[in-house]
Amino acid sequence: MTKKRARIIYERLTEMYPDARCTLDFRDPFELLVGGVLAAQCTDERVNKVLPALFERYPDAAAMAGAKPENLLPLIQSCGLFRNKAKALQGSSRVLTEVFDGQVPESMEALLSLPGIGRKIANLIRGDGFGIPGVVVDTHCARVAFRLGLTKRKDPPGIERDLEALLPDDAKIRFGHLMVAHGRKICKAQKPRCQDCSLADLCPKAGVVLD
DNA sequence: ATCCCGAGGG
DNA sequence: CCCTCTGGAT
Repeated sequence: MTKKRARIIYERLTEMYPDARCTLDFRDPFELLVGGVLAAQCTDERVNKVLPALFERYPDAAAMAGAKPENLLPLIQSCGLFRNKAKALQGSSRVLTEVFDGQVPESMEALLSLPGIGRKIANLIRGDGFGIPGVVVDTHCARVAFRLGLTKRKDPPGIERDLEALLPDDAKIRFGHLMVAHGRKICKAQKPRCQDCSLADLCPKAGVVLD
């Protein structure tokens, strides 16, 4: 019964956002790793603007691991949190070269062993980089799922399990992107636009501002 | 002024 | 669990 609800939500979101996709312009696993790191607290549009020059200079993990901060920082500065991000890029690249032969691994455990890579970016790499079915749970996805009553949890791993239990494999990757698109445009954290939401009739939180 | 597609650390 | 890190968009 709840699966049917999830199915309806998936279909309506697809109508609302017919071309929802990963909004990063790159799909190679290492490029997604870099893009995912840079995307924290920053729009993908800005990340997309920065990535070409970054990859031209540091095309792979070996090059990124050896980058001098004085050269790397200016390239990513406009994305904010740049010291943390430089550390994450170099730390993960170093482990990639030293432990994984320069290749981005597919397993969740291996990805989470990379410094600066957490569950959100790991799932992004697995889904859009390797095509492994899974739901990327970021802050948008978590908020929208909670409001819709698709989960009663607040912790991302729990939300991830709840959502994946509700969806067929071929819907999981796209569902994450749909939730993000919806969270950005309509189901916003502060002022959700429930009047403009075609899910309002089946949303327990419609018209309610609080979480 | 205030918020934002995360992760690590206290 | 709460804090911090940062520039850019609104």
